[in-house]
Amino acid sequence: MAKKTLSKAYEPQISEGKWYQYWVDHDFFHAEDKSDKKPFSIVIPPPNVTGILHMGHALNNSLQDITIRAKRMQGYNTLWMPGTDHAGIATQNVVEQELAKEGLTRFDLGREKFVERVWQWRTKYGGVIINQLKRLGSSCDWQRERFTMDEGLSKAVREVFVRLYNANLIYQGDYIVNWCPRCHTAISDLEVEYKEEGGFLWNIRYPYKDGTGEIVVATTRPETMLGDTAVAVNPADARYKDVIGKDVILPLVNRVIPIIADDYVTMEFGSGAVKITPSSDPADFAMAERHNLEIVKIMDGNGAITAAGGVYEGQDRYECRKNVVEDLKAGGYLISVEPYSHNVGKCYRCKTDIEPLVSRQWFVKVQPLAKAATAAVVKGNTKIVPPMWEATYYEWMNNIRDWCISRQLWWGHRIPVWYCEGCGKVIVATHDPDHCPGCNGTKLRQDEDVLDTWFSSALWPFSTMGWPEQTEALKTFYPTSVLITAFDIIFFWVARMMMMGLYIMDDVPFKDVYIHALVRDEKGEKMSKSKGNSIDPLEIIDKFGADAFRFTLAALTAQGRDVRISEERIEGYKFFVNKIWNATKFSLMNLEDYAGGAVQANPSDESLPDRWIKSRLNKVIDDVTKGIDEYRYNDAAMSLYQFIWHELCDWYLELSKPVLYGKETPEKKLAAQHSLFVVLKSSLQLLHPFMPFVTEEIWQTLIDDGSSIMVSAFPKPEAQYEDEAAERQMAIVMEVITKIRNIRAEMGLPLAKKLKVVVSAPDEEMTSLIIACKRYILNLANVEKLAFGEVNEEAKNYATGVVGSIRLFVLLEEADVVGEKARLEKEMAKIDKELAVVSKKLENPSFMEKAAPDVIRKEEEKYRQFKEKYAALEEALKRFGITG
RNA sequence: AGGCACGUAGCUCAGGGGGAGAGCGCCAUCCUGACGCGGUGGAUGUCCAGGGUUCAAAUCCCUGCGUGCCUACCA
Repeated sequence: MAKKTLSKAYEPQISEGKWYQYWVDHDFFHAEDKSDKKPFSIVIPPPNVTGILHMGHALNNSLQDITIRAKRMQGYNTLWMPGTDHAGIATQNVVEQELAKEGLTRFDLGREKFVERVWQWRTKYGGVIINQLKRLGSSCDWQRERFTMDEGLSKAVREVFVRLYNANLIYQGDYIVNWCPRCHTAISDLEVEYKEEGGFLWNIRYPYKDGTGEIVVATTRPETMLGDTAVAVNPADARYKDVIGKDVILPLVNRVIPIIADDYVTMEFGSGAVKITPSSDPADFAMAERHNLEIVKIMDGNGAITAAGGVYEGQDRYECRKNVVEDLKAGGYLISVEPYSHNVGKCYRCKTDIEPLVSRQWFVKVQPLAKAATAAVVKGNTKIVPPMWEATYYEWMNNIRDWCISRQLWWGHRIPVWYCEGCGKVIVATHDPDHCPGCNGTKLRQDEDVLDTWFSSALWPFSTMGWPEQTEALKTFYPTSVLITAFDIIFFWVARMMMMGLYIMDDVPFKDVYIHALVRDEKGEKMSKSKGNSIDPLEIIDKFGADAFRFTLAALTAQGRDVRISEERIEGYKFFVNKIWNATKFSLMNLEDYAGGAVQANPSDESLPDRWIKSRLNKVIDDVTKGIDEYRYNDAAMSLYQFIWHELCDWYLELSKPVLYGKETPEKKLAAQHSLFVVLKSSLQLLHPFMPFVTEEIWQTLIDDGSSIMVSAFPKPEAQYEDEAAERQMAIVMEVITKIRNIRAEMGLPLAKKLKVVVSAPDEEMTSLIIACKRYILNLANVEKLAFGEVNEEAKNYATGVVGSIRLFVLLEEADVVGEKARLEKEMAKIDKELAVVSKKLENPSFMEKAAPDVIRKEEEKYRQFKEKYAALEEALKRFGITG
């Protein structure tokens, strides 16, 4: 190799942009629709166009990129499909706020102009999060980037709507829905967040019409009484047996309403009687359906009282509450008020109190779809990892309610339904009709509503690939290999993609679903801007580099757990990046005269460390490959960390220094260089999915043949590297070295002092191993003389160490009887404890009878070794005139 | 109210029926020709509590306590 060097330290700011551009320029991210390679595909959970990258995105996309980069290197035709969703409410809100600054509302612009304005906003700001994903290193196929409002995806939306409608799986009707009075739209059940709030429980008397008394009801929302159309009691409630069917007079309104019986009513709560407001409460609405009750709509889209509310008309719901309470009090109807804590639904977008409201909306009938989606997971066509989330998925699928898909917004996919003004016919079509197929009239009016954003997101796995066209991409990449996402959108997205994929494509959208953790701060709290505890991923990248950041996320992601992240932790992995950098720098210095893989070293020139490190490499390749395949990213990351830092750097490089410095034969040096090169190169490749930038930077210097690490072949375990004997022998040598270092430290011998050591090995095999590895012991334990034999029984100036059946005697400057005695006794006490545990087992007849034979053998071997070690230490102690 | 998860070294967490692990921190030590963003050595644990299953439990089961999350129409 020619003389090559790396700069003093790795500089992420310089490398990251450079190599990302290089990859893009070389089209490495691009997947071919047709290829001989096996396909591997992932669709990105599309972030909102309004979004900016947060920790959750960073984790999610790091894991996807690790998987996709590994698979790409493993020779798959890999597609990572990127894009964003149009985020109906959020985006509309953003643009409305922008307009507000100009003193305008969307109504001033009108629908068409407003939508145009949103598109302008999207063009200008919609790419922000995409660019942030690039900063992370995401290797998405950007040529295929999609947006849920794209022409193609919009076509898919219409097509699906029409199909579902024709299959009677979409219907329109007047039902109670969650209404956000601020966003002015219906939202789905999932988009309501419940928060416990302190409120009051008002107890109100409703007099019987016949004047014979009264019934008491309790409510947390007194204003809704304006819309009451019944009072309900439990049919089994003896207290009210006789009043069922009686009428009461609704106070303030003076409407006559019946007392009905329904199982829904809890006898134990309050008075056991409950007021029924079908227009303002989902449960009451359901009861109204059961009992054919009148529905009096008392609230409008602004949360204000309608004309049906009589004198309260026009009042805001909370203003009205105050007035109603006062009037009830004045009329003598209010019995009591007690503080009461209850759940209040909030709009997940703007946190405004949700108002359950009866209105005309579109719904998807989900039961039939959910059935298939459940079955697919039961059958294992889609595997959820970790399996614990299956329960959550089933639970929701089994209790699913129809999905309200219409939104009273302007930004989104307009519902493909037209009404003929002539004959009133409802036309549902994929293409805008120009005349009514019923009466031929041309006065058609399209439905004003748009679809829930999640409706288009649910189609993402196939709409992004060109459906409804039967594209090559679909044939190659659907179903996708895996969906990687966080648990908080299992219901919103995963479940709905399953339903739509199965219905439309007749196949699951993904073979695996990997559910990862949520990122929290050091204290375990969910990060949020309002709490001020959020860490900006871009700041982290600027500060520590994308590689350190990605590696941290991977290393902390244990399956199913939360990830608590702190800068301290990231810094630790930045040090790891630095370690890799310096190990390479060292390697380059010692590979100057090495011809790469061109010259094969003679196996007989390989040292024990050479054989050992390659055998270890094999294990790490296996760990990393399996770790990524099984979504145990943390195991893969930790295995690499341990191997590179503690085995490669701490041991192998140290052991190889003399050979590399030319202190042995050129043949042996070549063998060491070869091992070093192979292990370093493979390590970089294994690291690449986790740390794409630094590994490319190093590759370009180390390999320097115009190739890129990101499309190099991912390492596979090599049979010829497998060497159990080398691993076993190295373990002994390493332990001998560690033991001598340990004695040095414990006996307070200065590090600079070269030691004299006598080794007593029990047999030929051990003796020759120690002889063969003598130079390693001399170097790494700083020993100047290593002799074989025994020490004199009276010699009190030796410290004794035992490694397996090998005994080590370290010559002390002068007899340190006290220090050595203490040291030996401490170690013996430790062994004694172990020995007690083992012998207790071996003396237990039940154990000997019932335990597995290999366990018994193992325990016996343990016993033998402890005993041997103990005896050796005891003997050493005897030299000091004391017996253990 | 139900469901799920978690409780392991000072901190953050892996592991998971047969010898308690990592990173950080801590203590001591070393400026050895890649790295002080480094090297070497060390200390520390009733593996939440109680019961059960088992030859063997930190690990499996039950109960309790604590923590977090999800779901839910008791007004």
